[in-house]
Amino acid sequence: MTMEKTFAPASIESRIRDAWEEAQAFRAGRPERAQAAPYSIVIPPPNVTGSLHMGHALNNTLQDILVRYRRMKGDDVLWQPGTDHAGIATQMVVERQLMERQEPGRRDMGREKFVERVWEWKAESGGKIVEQLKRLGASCDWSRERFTLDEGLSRAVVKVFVQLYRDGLLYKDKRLVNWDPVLQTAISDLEVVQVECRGSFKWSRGDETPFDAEALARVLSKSPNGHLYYFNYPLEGETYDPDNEATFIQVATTRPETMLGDTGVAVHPENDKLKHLIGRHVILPLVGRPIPIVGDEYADPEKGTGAVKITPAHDFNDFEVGKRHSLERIDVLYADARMHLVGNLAFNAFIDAIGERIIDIDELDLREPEHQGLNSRIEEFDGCDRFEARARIVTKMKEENYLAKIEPHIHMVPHGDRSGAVLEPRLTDQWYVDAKTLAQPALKAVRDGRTTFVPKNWEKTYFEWLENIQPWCVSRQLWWGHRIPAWYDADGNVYVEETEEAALAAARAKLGDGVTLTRDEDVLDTWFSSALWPFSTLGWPEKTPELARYYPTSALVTGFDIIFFWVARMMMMGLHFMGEVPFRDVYIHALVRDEKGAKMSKSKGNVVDPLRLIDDYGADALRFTLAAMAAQGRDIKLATNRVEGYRNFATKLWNASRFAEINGCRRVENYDPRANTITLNRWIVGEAARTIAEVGAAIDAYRFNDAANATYRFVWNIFCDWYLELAKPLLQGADGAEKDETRATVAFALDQIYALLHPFMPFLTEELWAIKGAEGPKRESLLALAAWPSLEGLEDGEAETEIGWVVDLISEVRSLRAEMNLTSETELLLIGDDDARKARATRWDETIRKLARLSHIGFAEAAPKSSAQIIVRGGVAAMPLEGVIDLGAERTRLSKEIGKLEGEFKKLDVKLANEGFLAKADEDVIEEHRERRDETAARVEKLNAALLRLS
RNA sequence: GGGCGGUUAGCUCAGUUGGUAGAGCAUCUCGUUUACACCGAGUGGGUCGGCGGUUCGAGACCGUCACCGCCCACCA
Repeated sequence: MTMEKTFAPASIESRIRDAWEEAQAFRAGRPERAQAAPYSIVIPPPNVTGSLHMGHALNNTLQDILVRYRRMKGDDVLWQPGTDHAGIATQMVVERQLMERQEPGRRDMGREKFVERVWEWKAESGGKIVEQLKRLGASCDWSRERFTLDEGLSRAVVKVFVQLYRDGLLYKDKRLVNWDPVLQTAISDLEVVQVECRGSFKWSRGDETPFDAEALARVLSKSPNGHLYYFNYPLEGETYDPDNEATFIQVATTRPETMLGDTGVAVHPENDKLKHLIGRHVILPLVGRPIPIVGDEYADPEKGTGAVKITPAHDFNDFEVGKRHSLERIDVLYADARMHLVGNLAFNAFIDAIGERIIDIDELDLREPEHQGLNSRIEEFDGCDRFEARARIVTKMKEENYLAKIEPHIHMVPHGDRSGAVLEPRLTDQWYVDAKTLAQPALKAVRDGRTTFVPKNWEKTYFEWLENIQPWCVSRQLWWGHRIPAWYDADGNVYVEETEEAALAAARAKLGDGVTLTRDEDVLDTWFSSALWPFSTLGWPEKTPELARYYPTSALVTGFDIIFFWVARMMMMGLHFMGEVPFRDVYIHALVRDEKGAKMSKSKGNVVDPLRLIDDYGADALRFTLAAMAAQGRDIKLATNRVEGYRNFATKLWNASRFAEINGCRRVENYDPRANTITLNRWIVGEAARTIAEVGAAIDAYRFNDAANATYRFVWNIFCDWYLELAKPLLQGADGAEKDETRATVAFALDQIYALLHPFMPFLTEELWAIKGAEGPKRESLLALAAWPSLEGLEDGEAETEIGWVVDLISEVRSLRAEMNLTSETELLLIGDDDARKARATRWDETIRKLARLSHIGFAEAAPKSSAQIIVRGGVAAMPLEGVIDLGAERTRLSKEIGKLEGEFKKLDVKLANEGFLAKADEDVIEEHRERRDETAARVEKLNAALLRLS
């Protein structure tokens, strides 16, 4: 079999993938590993309808490195794959599709039909991401693939919901939630992003400039923007006069449209300027209702005007203030972000009449004449968009003389992370998980070290969040997801059961046979099912053997952006339902950014497609790049020239393998590296031993970049650059025992390299493993299942002394030649060497001459006049230059080097004269300094001697 | 407002208990000696963001300032 001249990843990758699949190489619980230690990782499930992006590529490359490494170490490995139904994201995609194809929308279609439609979409595109992961080389046990909406996982979700409900850790509550008016659903705190907004409109009552209502409307139609609006609220019992401060109280707000729902004004109880007003009322402009001025510490005298309007139904803080003072809660906004006011009965509002008792406003008859009177004044706003309403209300306030000024104002406005819409705090019934209670064991587990974060500093972030955790809103007004297992009877009693039958039975037991139930319309937050992933994928609630064997999992590999969304919640659920942490280690990796460090995003157009890189450079090159750049705690700025560089690395190894083939370096049955007699061969085995230990230790410590770089260095800078070059004379020389040993060693070293590199470059190495397996002893398995190399105890100091000298000598001569601009072959004399050194030089004569381009290597007691001298590992070598080169250049070179060394010497000498250093530094450190100083001195001396001989 | 991270060669970044500042890419010079031009050999280039402190010794530890990035937060 002759190898192609260059390595073409595209032509082998799919073939290798098939080979792995056919051998079921990634199956967990292989019979021959029944006694082996289990090692398990659950994949962060990608969105089932998603596509592989650079973050996935990094995340899964790192997991694959761990998993392949452990598999080679002999562990019984499970890498559990699967996908997530991704409620909101997937539903949005399908809805957009319907719109693009001008088909009926979701609501017209109806729930059943729509959900069916999403399943169709899932069937159509659901296999894509898995296929892409396979292209990357992910060695998951694909036979165990799971989906969060699978029957089994859905059963786990229902079971957990019911159990939490019974444990009192999950409940329904009516409170303010973050409402996404575009998606028409509640979302959790985590799905809220704060966006800085600034406005540009400026007006003041005292100004000359007239109020331009159209300009304001124009500015406000372009969200986002931020202004502070100052309103005068007239005091009850006074005749309002905007020029007389005693007749009103001024408030500032960023959300003027909510003023219709104001039910109070708060001032700080110790605000000397305003506290005398506490207890009085203001007449709410436009609406005309009297509302109280209350004293509350929330009103910061330093902020705004010191008086703050209170809209309990539209602001989280105001909600709390309203509760403290029993203020009404009037909701003026409708779910679709259109204004609906008190006059319209189709709204969602209620009044907290006395203390805790909540009365639904529907119970009040707002058609009473008094209400009608109020409403008629403001119903002109009914049904208009909230931002339009903002402009119109401000304008109206101006017309009625209540507007004092408008200032541009920078502030943070909450937006939905998915829809990008400005959120509305809204009063609704939702299901909440008591996260605070569940968080306590999750905190303790990390504090106790049962789960460890790598890098450690993420633990602080984790603690910070869990310590301040709020109830987790888990219900979503969506259709794609796990429907909440709660049923209601006609009286509104709730039955939380695993099945409808059970709910019905419970209802009948309570109310008799005639009862009918309706199921809760909502589905659960996607992250609810994700939180169960480490045990639901293993078969829970059944007591499966997999659950017993692979839980807790060994490691979790994920990005820092989902520590809260996912990691913390898995910890909570895992500890509550399994009584044990879901994973031992959590490796947190960074973000992949573009070359300039910007976050990759579709809108910026700077997204690098990993599949494109795989097409262009091969999966191995991409994987190696990501691993080599994955230093802990650092974002990865991905430059394609790095990928190119590592593609070259793959080609380099390919060609080294080809060189071996050409030179007949076949693997030999029962080859024993310990039996090597040739120094060079002992040397490369020793270097391999060192590298293997280094790489293993680095992977164990999740130091992927160290592992990758150590491998790279060994393959290219040691094996290719030196070992193969030094071995050439042997390989291309006469047949015999030496040649045989060298050939066998080359083959052996290559096998070590393939194994060492396999976790990083699985395709290339598997292919080379197969090619090399075609001759010589039969391979026992695919490389993926082969043993991780171990050459413990084979480091060879003696060999290093000899080969290291050869390497240094050649390097020094080359350097000297380049500097002297010597193109022709020259002679080299080794000065004053003993017999052993001479013998060594003789042994390597041919090689050194060839690699350093020397015509002859001789020996002399002293360097001849007019020669350049170099110092190699304490010995001196001289290159006669008489008539060859301008001696001035050599003088300059020597002087420069002497200068450098003298500086170094001086520094060391001063340090060694320092009493403190001698007294306090470690003995071996001092010794090392002494050696270095003496060595430097010797070099200086020799170079000075050389300089003298030149003159 | 709180927290975290960053600032090291032209660029992108390593630098694990403090003890001789490194790599890749790019630059420049030389080289087609049959594994590889996706190559080989060599070269230049850094007061490790500023200041102060601890120490015999600081890129690393402490304090402080500056700039950059991210996360969290209810501030009218």
